[in-house]
Amino acid sequence: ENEAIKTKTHPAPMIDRYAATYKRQMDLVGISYDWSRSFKSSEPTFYRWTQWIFELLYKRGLAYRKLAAVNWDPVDKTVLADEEIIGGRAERSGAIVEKRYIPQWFFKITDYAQRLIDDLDTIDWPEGIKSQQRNWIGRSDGVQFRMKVGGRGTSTPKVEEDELEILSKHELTFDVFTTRVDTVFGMTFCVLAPEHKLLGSILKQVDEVHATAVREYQAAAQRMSETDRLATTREKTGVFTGACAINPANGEEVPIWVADYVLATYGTGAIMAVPGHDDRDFEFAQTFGIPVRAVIAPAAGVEPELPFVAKDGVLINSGEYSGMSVADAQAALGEWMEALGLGERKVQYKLRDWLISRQRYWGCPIPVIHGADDELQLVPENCLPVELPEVDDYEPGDDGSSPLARIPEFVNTADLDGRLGHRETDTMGGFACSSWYFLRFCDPFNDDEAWDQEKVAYWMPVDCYVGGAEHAVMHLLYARFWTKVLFDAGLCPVTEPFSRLENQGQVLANTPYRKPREGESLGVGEDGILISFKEAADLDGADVFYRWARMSKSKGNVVTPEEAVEHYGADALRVYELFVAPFDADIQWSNEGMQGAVRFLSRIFKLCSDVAPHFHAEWRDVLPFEELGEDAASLRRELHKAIRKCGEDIEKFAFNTYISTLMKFLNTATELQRRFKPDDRGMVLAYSEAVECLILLIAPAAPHSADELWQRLGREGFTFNATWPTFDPKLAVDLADTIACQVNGKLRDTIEMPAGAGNEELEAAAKASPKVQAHLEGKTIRKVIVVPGKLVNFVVS
RNA sequence: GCCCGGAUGGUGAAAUGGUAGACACAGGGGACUUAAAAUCCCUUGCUCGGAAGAGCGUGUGGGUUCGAGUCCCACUCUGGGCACCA
Repeated sequence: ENEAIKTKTHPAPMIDRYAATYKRQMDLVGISYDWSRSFKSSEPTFYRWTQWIFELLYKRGLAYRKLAAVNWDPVDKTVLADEEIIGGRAERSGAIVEKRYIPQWFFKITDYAQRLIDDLDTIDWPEGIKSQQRNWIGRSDGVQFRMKVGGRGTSTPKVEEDELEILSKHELTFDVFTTRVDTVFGMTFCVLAPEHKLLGSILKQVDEVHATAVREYQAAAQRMSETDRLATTREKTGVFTGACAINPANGEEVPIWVADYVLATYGTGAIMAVPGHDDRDFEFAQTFGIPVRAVIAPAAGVEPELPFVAKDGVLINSGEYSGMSVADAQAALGEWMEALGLGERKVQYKLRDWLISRQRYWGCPIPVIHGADDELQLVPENCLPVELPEVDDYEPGDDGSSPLARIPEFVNTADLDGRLGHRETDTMGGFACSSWYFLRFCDPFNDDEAWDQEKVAYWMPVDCYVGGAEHAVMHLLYARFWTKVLFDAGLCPVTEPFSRLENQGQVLANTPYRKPREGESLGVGEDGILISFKEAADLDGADVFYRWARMSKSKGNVVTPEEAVEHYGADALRVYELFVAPFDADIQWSNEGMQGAVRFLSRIFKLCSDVAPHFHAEWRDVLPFEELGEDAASLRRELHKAIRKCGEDIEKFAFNTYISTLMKFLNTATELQRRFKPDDRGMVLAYSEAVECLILLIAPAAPHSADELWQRLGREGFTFNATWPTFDPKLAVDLADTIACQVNGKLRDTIEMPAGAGNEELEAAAKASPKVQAHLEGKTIRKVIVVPGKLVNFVVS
């Protein structure tokens, strides 16, 4: 979209261009995608069904419109993402960013919060990703209770009594949510978020000095990002409203403050502040001279050091609750508040509803008509898709509306009653399309329905989903949410879309920067200026430094698959990428490493070429081999161990050790090859087996090479149609174990013992070692630890 | 700031609580060659030592254990995410 705006060209041809490049590159390295199922999510044949799912959500009460803030750049006249704002200013235009409230569409993902947490236990995903989702959803159990505004302020030393007004004319109340209701007797103030709805009413009832201060504070808070507001390192800011509220637990009056560390979007947008037992409240109280009161102690009779935030303790200074444990008091106070109708126990989630509206051109139109009486109407299913019209330019309107709003032919339409209505002009963010595309892959060209249920039942769930960890909490959560909704609607047989998840790393390239010259300014968070490799070569080395960075066109550090394949070959590129680092780690691109992969493949070619003239095609029929010499026998053992390890490693995505296993086997095979004699029947058979299996084992990594070698052995067809080798468990073991002999945990010797030797045998053999003896001399053996097949450790003193 | 990862030789890395550095890359030495490339062989964590050997060593500081790269606590640095990049 940004490129479309900049170059004033339609996004669709760009999509085709980029897609063609991806496809060409994947084909080039021999990746076996089933391209026959590919489709474009930007085509009406696809997004028609995205709209259909939107309507499903709407009918199920899971799509709604409400006023929500956007970041507004008054100079560029556009809506900004949080990341495009730095220090309250627009990254591009430098304008001070304003908050604007416009009606926007949301999906009610919060209705599914608990299920999204619970079902994480049923899927095979990296633990880190699961933790991120749990924390993002952020369940907390607590109590929500009502605070009455009123009374005279008595507990705020900075305010003169005559500045306060009595606020009991109309009863104003607000709710607070807390996970620590046990500390309620320690409340010495409360805080409303600057955006809190009640502030307008409160300000009407306080004097002008306080009201003005609050309004100024609200304006300042508008300009800050959420991340900045929550930074605990920042000095706490806030203003006293001039009003007080009543603590329902003890009837005390506490001052109401406004501070930006309380967010309108979480909980109720208001908190009870207990500085004695919360770090942020404590810091705030210190800054503004608010009293701090201890109500929890680590144990009865022990004075707590404030702030004391631990949850194991007992209540003090808490009326009839004093002496109770934190857990008991939480239950008792919750019950008491519920009984009196003051509040209720509640589960609160940090997760917010999913804002789907974009005031953008390049997205799936939201299939809604605003009727003549301004009521919301879904576009009837048989009128879908609402197609994206052609526009002249892709910039948003001056008022922040989508470019679609400028097209009367699109906007003006008959509503369901045949009167003049207008279409919704927001589009859906791209996460909508990616939340169900995996279902469409099951049945990509169905014109009658989004998918055929039988086909979805056949394919789903996705057995293994591979993607970057950066999708941990957004895409992966949205996709799970939609799958559950579709399951509830009886349209999808599974509740989780992706049974197993694997994260892949990225390829980083060494990228030159130079130090800034005097007076030169740098971007935020940067410490150097990106330069070209040519410039780096020309410059004095002292000014230049290199850094591993993601490959990107703008950095000029891209190594394309075309270049790599041109220089080293597709198989070498594949082997290198698999071998160089674990699958989920980032790769630092190196030409030397590529050379190593080339060498490895060449050595496989050499071994296979050497063996080919003697190749015994029917080696399998001669099994079990008789008359095996020692070399042939150990070759077979190494082979069968390698077959086992390769299979295990591929299963668990440990591709780097899969390749190294084959390298190791190749080393063994070439070493033993020195003693290869064509008339040694055992060796001929063992090498025939070894070479044929090696080709099949390397085939997933280097399919082009494997297929060629396969044919040189006289085998038919392609390796991907051949059967993966199986290992003989009796062969895939060592005859002898190397036993580590330790004295007090320090390695003193290693001894070879036949596999399966008993504990006494191992201990005796270890004790017999002269090197061990030297360290046992004059000492008393206190304990002997024997780990069969591994080690013997003498604990002496 | 908050949430989730990561840190091991000159480099990329390996290691169900049990011989740290597998497998590679780079380096050093050698063979082959008129020469170079390629290939092959030997060697390579650090310190002391001629060697045998000894000591040290997995970001830092503590702890658990017969034994810790691995588990626990506290930190440092670094990557990802933080809801309109997708």
